[in-house]
Amino acid sequence: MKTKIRELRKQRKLSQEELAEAVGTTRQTITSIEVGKYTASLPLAYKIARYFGLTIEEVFDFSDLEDGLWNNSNRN
Amino acid sequence: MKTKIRELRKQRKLSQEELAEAVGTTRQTITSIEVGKYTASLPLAYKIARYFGLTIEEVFDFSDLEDGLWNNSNRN
DNA sequence: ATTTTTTGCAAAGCATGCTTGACATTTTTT
DNA sequence: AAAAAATGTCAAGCATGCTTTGCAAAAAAT
Repeated sequence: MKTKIRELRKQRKLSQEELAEAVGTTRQTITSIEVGKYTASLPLAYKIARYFGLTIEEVFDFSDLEDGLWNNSNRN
Repeated sequence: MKTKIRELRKQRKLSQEELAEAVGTTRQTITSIEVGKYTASLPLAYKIARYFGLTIEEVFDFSDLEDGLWNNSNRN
């Protein structure tokens, strides 16, 4: 999952540590998410987005999962 | 975590099973999320929201985690 | 150039999300 | 009323998210 976290963080000149504290998590968690090691949970994604004054969709890039969802083969 | 999933699902007269298939998960997962047994992952939350043509923030209610985030004590 | 801060990474362990299968109860259909 | 479909739940097990400690390398500050 791609994110704009690093970009937003640098714009505001925050360290990973500062962001982590602000959203109630650890530095390693922020690193892992920025680096794509794993995907944030919904609550954490929300806190991060909200911290930057943005929506989840504005911070996280979901283009990797938009497949096969909209081919209409599952509609009634 | 509260959600509007059941509400949206019933509006469109879908069963849990149908929604589950549409978003690539199982009936039990939908039940558990609707009933509040646990919180959806970010990817699943996205797929569900997108299925209904809404944003994550429109489907999931985060009012339970907006605490202590905006008291300015963590700003530079 | 040396020191300090920031970042990447790894392993162990715990917490949470999800699947599968199965059964009981409720709701809808006939 | 009887049959069928939909929902809630439980347990076991696997997958993923997160924390903690600790170390190494890169970047920023002095």
